[in-house]
Amino acid sequence: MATKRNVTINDVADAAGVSRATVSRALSGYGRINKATIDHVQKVAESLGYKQNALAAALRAGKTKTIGLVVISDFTNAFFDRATKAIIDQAKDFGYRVLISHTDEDVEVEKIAIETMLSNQVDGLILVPSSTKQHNHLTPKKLGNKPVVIIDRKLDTPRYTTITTGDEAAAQEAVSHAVASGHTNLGFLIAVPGISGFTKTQPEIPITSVQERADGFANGVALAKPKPKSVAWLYCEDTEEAASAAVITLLDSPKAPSIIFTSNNDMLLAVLKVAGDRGIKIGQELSVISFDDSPWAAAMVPGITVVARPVEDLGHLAVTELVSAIEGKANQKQIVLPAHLVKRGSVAKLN
Amino acid sequence: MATKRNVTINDVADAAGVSRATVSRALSGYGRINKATIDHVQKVAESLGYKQNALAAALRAGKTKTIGLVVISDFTNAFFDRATKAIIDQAKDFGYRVLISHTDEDVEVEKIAIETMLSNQVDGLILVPSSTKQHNHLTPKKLGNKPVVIIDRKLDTPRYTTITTGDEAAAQEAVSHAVASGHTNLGFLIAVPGISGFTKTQPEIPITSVQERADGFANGVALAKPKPKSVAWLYCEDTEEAASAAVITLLDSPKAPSIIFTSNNDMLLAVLKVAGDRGIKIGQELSVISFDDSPWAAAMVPGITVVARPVEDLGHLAVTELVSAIEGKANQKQIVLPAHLVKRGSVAKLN
DNA sequence: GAGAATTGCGAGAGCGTTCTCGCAAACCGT
DNA sequence: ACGGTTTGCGAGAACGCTCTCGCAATTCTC
Repeated sequence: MATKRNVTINDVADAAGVSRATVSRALSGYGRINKATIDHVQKVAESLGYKQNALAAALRAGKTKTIGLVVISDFTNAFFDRATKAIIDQAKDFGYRVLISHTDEDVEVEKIAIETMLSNQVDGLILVPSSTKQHNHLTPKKLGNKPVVIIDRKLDTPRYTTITTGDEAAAQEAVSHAVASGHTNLGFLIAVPGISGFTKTQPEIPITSVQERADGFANGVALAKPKPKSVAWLYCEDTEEAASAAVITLLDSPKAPSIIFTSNNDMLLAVLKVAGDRGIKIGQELSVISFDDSPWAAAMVPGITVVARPVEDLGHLAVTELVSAIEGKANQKQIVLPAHLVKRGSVAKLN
Repeated sequence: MATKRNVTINDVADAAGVSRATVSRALSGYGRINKATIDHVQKVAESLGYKQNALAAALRAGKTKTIGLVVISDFTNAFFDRATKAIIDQAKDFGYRVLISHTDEDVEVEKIAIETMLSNQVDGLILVPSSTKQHNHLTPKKLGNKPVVIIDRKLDTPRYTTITTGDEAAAQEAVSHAVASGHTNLGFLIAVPGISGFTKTQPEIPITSVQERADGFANGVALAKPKPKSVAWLYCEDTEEAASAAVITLLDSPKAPSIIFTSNNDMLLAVLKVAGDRGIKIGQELSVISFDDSPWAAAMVPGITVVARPVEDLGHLAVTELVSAIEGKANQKQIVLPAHLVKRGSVAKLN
């Protein structure tokens, strides 16, 4: 193996005939130092193949130039893949690295993830809290008094800068669109973490974004004219099996909906799959509107009508706010970015 | 801001009335130490809210328990999202963290990403090299003599443990399946990084996995009986515009293919989109087979026939090999995991 | 019960940096 | 030419931790 010791700043100092301090100044470029010395040291460092030890630097300086990102879901999710990418890219522009952890919607995992981040001395945190209610582990003290930005959902006690999307309005718009297209039998399939199977009565929803979508749907129904003939609500565990079962229940009910609104793409996929199995044509015999756009939703035939959220903007903004909180002082704020409906062929025109 | 100093090991030592060394022993559990002392120290540490500074610990110990993952594409990609997740999860099982960087297939970015990783003292690296030929920056020396595992594609000089999937055989199988289904006019749409637009003659392919897919397709054609009436090859820049243009060219050629094989899902989406625009029915008027499975490909109607690669296995194996290289010594090896064809409705039966 | 082995813990060095401080040399103005 | 300012650099402490070493106290052995 013979892993030779790494080249340190001392080696460079010796080789260049200057002190450690001078090497540090030359390479990090901060104090008073002669231009010629900088060039010389850089040349020597280069030739020795010196690479700064970021750990030591961060330990001494008390800054890691790193932000921690704790999301609930992995990159398999059509929202978090884009958000993560946007955050990483934006952070890079500010000279920051990103430490990523996903919690699978588990508060305990989240707790550990955050502790690991803090142990690694991140300068700030971007969080998607797994529960909006249960967050004793999210006190400023437990977060090391570090700057924090919450995205995608709100805590019930707003303590940190929070950036969300206007899901309620968009959900309402989705219902309006369906009603305007002549749909009168509506079905709603809402994924709710923490429940098992599915239920017709609204359970406690631990996530504001989902709650907002449900509220928006409800608003849309309330304002609809003509009044819908039937409205079916199903609250469902976020698994393939539960979702399929829920869709089947929905389709087999006496008043089967002509359109199903799904609160996320997992639910949408279940609808597509069951419809496919039964030979039900989407956009003709059954309509569907989902949340979060993706290349697949756009490329399908028919294209899926979705609520598109400004995911990249949200990611960029989160980093911008966090970095300014880390570096200068930014005021705490609550930001809501508008989401909008992208109309495609998955909603049949019945009138 | 008043960010109070963090609680350090010294604070715990003082509060517990023992030495720093004892606290370290108690919490990290390594030397000779009394059980009662451990309990006492743990209690004190807990009550002070002490959290180890991972930076300092890693600096001193010379190990970070971190592996660096440098992939070409972000999580928007149906392969890398799953691979990344598998790697993170498996690493966690081994007690390792993962530092992630994506290079957008740019060698310079890759170089910087690796340097950052090394600067952060990762214990080992998992790489998806952006170019199979051009890798002067991937010498053992430049990689800090750290253990390295290459995944998804091979370097032309195999220096490191490499894990790939058997794309060539699977591509061949895909062609066989199409031919057996009665297809005689075949179209191939191969995404090649680094070219612009698209071309009919095979350009240099800087990535072995793509080359293998092309080779496998060619093998399939060579072995096909009856002999295909027409075979069209198109090598295409990996962008939406180029892909759409390529698909249009393919469909408008005198001998339009009845089936298009795409080397990745970006190309597939272009096929779907153009077909959708023209009202061409997939699985009936036009067939398609792509690489890499995804929930979307499975849920579409018809389902897309794909070459499914064992992405999770690949990720898990990569971590396992890397960790054993880091900890004990594992021999360098070349591993090929089998890929297989998942037959769905996107291939019309013409006979 | 005397020597040997074991156990528990503290002292202190060191990991590779950054950064304050102070001092000498160079530069300035009159 | 001489006091004052500026410039360039080195000495050395510090960041928070781990880990070797050595010593005292305890336990073992016959």
